[in-house]
Amino acid sequence: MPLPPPYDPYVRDCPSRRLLDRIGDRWTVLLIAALEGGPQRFSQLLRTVEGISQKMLTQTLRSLEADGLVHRTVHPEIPPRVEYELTALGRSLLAPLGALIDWATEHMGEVQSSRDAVDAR
Amino acid sequence: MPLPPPYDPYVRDCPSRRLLDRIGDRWTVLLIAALEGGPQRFSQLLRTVEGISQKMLTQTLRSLEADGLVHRTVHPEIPPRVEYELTALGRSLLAPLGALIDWATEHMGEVQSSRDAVDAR
DNA sequence: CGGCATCCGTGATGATACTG
DNA sequence: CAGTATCATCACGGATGCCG
Repeated sequence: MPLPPPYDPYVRDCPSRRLLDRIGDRWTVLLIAALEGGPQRFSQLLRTVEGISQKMLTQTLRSLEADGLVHRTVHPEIPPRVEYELTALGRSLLAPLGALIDWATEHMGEVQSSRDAVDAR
Repeated sequence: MPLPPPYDPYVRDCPSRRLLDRIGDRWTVLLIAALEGGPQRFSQLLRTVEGISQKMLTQTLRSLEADGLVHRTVHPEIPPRVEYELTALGRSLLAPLGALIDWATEHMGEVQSSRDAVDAR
């Protein structure tokens, strides 16, 4: 008697569900994109990622670090310097994320039009 | 004097940011995945998408409808029958979403391991 | 410079009950 | 069957102040 496949995409606890729990917040994806070009310092990221607060930057970076997507390097200098860069795992996420970004760039206009038409009523 | 490109991925209001605002919630992606196979009735979706409440199902479907990603068909019968299916636009989102789901299926184990190692401390 | 601690408002989500 | 309405909760994220 066949059991349902363990990771049907629409089931609560599948990997894709968990991934979206992680990257679905306000800043994670923006941060990954900002790190695409190479290592960045904390203060650089604070300026680059428009609108993020210090608190959320710290929190999001810690979370990405815990997930193994970002590596944190502390340079024991004065003043302190801390650099963040994507790990190999983090970089491997850039491709599928890019596919999504491309879709958004191409189609969000249609989505917006549809939404505007509804709002007009 | 060159202005910054209007849609740098890490900027607050780029299309990809807005897309993630939409699909980043708890249910949207699961619902799109559940609709991949074809039209589904409300009560079917309620059973298929494990753990979703009636309220969130309604709300998420309405939102997807407003975005032009899902079409809603009411069959004037008794008892009432309502079917939901992906629009062409909605189906076009399946590919990039699939890429993300594939990444998750392949790599969420590593992410989980990394996270477990951190939690252990 | 690169954080952490605290307080707090708001929106997203869930549970429950009712309806055409 | 396919919703709507109401209430309760809780995590997300912003603001502010302090520290090594």
